[in-house]
Amino acid sequence: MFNVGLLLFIPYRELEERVLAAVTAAGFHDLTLAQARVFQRIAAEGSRITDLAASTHVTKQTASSLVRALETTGFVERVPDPADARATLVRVAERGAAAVEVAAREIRQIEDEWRGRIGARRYERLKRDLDALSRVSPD
Amino acid sequence: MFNVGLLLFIPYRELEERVLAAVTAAGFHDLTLAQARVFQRIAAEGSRITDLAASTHVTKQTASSLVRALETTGFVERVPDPADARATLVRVAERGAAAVEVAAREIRQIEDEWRGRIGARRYERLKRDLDALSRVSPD
DNA sequence: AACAATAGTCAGGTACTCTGACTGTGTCCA
DNA sequence: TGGACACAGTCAGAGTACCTGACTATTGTT
Repeated sequence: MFNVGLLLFIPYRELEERVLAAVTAAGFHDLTLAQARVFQRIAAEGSRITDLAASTHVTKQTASSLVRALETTGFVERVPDPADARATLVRVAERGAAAVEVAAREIRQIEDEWRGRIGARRYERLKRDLDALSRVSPD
Repeated sequence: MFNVGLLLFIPYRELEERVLAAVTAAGFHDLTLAQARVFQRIAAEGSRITDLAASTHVTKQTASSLVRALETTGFVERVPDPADARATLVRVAERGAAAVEVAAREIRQIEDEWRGRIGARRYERLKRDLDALSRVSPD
């Protein structure tokens, strides 16, 4: 059996690649993996650049430039944060929401496969345990 | 609870970063994350560039350049593959083995923490289930 | 009002990764 | 057995991702 790192990485990478492939196949050709990683962390109310940077483990500068790219291609929009004039809120735009739907559908598909592989009960337990391991750093 | 992708990614990323930090702290300052990802896939008997490329999801060219960097810094060595004159076997060199030890120690530490978090029995079950999910693509 | 902290951007540089083109070696079969 | 094709790996060139350092504007704190 592989080491834990690989055990986590292999299914993660498979999911990530399949989701991006599905999104691309649906006509969203201008979304890169790095952009998608930032994109998926945008909260429903909108997120600040700084928070996106922290949760994706990149610098503010990198997050900022990825968000700019996402804005140019219409996946997100920026609005000034009403609570803080220094900050900008990044929100999912219309085109982004359409891409989210495609991604969600593919994820459901993959989860169904995974449930089939190890059984629904064990799959839910797996997610619960992973959640417990994730809780250290509040991403 | 996060989506499955993030549930896999968050602990994975934590482990990866902590291990690299430990290795760096042990004096191996010239190892990058991308290099480490290739490095950890080298089999005991040695691995071919092409196989390393496939298992890390990068092109042969990328794998080749990462291996060259690892060779320059003394982590790996290349030997001609006795079975195929076209191929080179990449093997862990002395310095690489020392880094592996540091990494393994840190991984044990992290696994102990994780066992403490969800219990040893559930942790082993988690790894078994992840292994089952990884088995699709024989990495 | 002065000072430190925070949100974000600009600039410059390195690392990573890709596509395309190429050399040399192995394999297969007509 | 000789030629076509497949495969291992490298070279060259280009784009993306990501970083450090320096800066502006705003906020909070004393």
